Amino acid sequence: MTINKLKSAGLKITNQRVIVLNYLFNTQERHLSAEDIFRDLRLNGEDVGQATVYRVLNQLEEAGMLERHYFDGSKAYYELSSNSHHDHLVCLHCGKIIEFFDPFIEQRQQEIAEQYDMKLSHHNLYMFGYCLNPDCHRDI
Amino acid sequence: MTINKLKSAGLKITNQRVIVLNYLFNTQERHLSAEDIFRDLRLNGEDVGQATVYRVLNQLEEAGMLERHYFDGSKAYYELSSNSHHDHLVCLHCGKIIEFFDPFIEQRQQEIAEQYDMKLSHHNLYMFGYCLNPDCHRDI
DNA sequence: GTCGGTGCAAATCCTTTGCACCCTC
DNA sequence: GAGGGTGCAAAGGATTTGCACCGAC
Repeated sequence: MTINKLKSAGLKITNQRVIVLNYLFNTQERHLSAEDIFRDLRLNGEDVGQATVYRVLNQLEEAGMLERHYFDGSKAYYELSSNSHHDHLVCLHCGKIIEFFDPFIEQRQQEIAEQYDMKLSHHNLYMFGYCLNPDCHRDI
Repeated sequence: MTINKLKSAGLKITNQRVIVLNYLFNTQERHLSAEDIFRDLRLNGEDVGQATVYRVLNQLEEAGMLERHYFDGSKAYYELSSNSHHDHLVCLHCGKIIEFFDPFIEQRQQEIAEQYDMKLSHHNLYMFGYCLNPDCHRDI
């Protein structure tokens, strides 16, 4: 439950934190920008400031509850951490995001890191293309 | 040669474009931010404006001569396109960037894209960790 | 000579921060 | 009651843009 998650992260239980976290747990969209979240919360009549949304997202990310992604570099997108790591396929036309996990790729990455004497911390694999939607599935 | 590259990209030959492109061809660093490039050019006494550096980098990227990377999301880094695709290993401590290519990972990506009916355009794989430098090679 | 290229400063976008006030513990 | 949390507006960093001038073709 939201409150326990906050507690175990060592964060004070404040209305705003509960509101943001509940929203993330209940929304359909898994990948949202700070702006998306702030806008939606306001539309829902929630009483949260923009700065607070940014602050809470940073705290949840530091606490490991959220992951931050820069698909295109312009702005950050957040998703609830799942217990299983995954990578992303992004449709360049409609923006749809598919999550996938491939054990072979994961293992190769580990081997490559070892080969270069690097101790791996994390990685981001973003694949961009056009999805099966007829509007999207075309030659670039 | 720089001028021919510009011509074949359909870009007018201007001093500023030649300066930026020459700089990129001659520098040791393969991954540079717009700020890095602007600063170095000015230090070299070159007569280029900041806006022009940004514009030229965008044009060279659109022309396929440069690749833009957002390793951490804060700002863009540019590298001259090589004829061979590669991915990146980044040291979180010293910032060193290792380029690598792994045919196995490339192929798996293709297979995964097909599995999700996506027509792949490009991808970015960024691996982050700590390099073999004693200062860097530690547990996080 | 034309039309795109440039420099400067202002504008924009996303995000962070300073500060006075508020609320959790 | 203390110390962190919040909202607002202002500041910040990276990048783009408007506009008058300049230069390549």
